Amino acid sequence: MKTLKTQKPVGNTDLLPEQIIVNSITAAVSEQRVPAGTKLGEQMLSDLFDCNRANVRRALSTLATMHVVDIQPNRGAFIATPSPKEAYDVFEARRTIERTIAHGVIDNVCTKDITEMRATITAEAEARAAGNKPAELRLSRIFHMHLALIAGNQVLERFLNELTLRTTLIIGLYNKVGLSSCAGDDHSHIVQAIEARDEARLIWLLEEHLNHLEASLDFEYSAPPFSTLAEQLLITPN
Amino acid sequence: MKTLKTQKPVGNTDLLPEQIIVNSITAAVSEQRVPAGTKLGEQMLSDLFDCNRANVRRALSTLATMHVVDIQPNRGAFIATPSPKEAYDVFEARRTIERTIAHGVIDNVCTKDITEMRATITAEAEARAAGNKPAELRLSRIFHMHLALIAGNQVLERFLNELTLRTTLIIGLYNKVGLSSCAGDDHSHIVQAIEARDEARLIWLLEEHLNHLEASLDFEYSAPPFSTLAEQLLITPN
DNA sequence: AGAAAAATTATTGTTAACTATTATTGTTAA
DNA sequence: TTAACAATAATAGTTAACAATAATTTTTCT
Repeated sequence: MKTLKTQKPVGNTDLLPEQIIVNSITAAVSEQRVPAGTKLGEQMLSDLFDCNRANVRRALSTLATMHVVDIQPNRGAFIATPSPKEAYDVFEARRTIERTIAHGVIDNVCTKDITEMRATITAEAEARAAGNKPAELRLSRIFHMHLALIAGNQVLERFLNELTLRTTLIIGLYNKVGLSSCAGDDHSHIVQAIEARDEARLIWLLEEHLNHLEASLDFEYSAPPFSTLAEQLLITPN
Repeated sequence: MKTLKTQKPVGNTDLLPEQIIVNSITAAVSEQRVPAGTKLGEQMLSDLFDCNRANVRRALSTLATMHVVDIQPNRGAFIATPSPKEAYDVFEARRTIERTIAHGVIDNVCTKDITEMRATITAEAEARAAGNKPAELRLSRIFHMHLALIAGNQVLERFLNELTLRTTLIIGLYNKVGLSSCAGDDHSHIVQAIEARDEARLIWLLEEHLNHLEASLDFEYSAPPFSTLAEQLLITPN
């Protein structure tokens, strides 16, 4: 007589606290709400996200293996501060990976993708017009990650995810000019090349895109100011 | 009167337990001493490495973000079992990355590197002749990682480190033929191309190398047997 | 007053006990 | 005998207290 089975949902769908923390910090980094070098105290994070320190530490450990945060023994975790050499390596890795992604995009792109990318570009332009830098940065990153999604290689997608985050940190550190995201209609040109199935041009556009970004860096320039961390993290428009 | 300062070494040089565990498991995976799907119990690991479970969990978390280990909530950690799709993605990513590494190798290689690579190849041949499969696998992986080291891009080096580990898992899963590492004198040809500074040929050789490996996979074939885990892990010839 | 030293505070690292979930074993009924 | 159920054991997940280290403040001495 199977009367009272507690009927509890077997698959726990809501995110684990660790994932929430990782997402919040990566979102904050990707929108430059939190600058390189920021201290990420464990107590502070466990208060902020209302969980115990074990979850916080797992999240920080995950971010550390992504090289987005830097854990110093007995000192704590800090948002990573990429060196010029690291910056160079990151850009070279991006050029490498986005080339293959471009190939995959040409193979797999469908009309729905193009529609969505255009929507992203429009939103990005609006954000730029409104002077909403975080939104602009977020949308720019979404655009690039969308390419990886279309290409369908989950390994390269994950690598690019890490690299775009680190790129944002690098730009925040070494780009004194406000130009933190990409030039105005670069993304439009990219979509045009995709629509024309012009792989060579797509590869060239992506490479130029990255070259321009890299050329705009100034390694003499030092890191910008701070504000309070709780603020930066809790503005979560994802 | 600064008489009795306890004179304790300031820089703790010996590895953290977490690092020891990660190294042991990656070494075991890279030598196919531990097959895909193996359960990695926390209690077992903390007994084996004589540390508390917190360190074990950090290590497993690190390995999970590398996709070498698969953590299933409330069930535990297991050596990853790459799917055919994952295998495809890993090989494509390797072709992508090793192409750029090849370029960097041509730029940066010095005579000492070539001497060392030849030594590795010799040792590899000896291991093969002696039927020492783990040593052969380890040396083959060292050869490929040496290329990344020469190229000097630490981002790509880290990516390749992960990808070679996953490649070993894939081969262990889907390659019924004993041929688990690379064909006999592939590595010799590679060194010859490097010595000749022939970048095009080097790229071609590396790509063929990976293509052959990938072509030898049989996704109908299922995973091989087991032995006791403690044994597999404690044979640490690094 | 300024600098060094000492004491205090805060933060990270470790440990162990406790809870919840899953796996296993044993039992019972068809 | 087998299949479902129940009881037990094992294991992962959580929590809080404690220890060790680093940062800060206060005190003391020149």
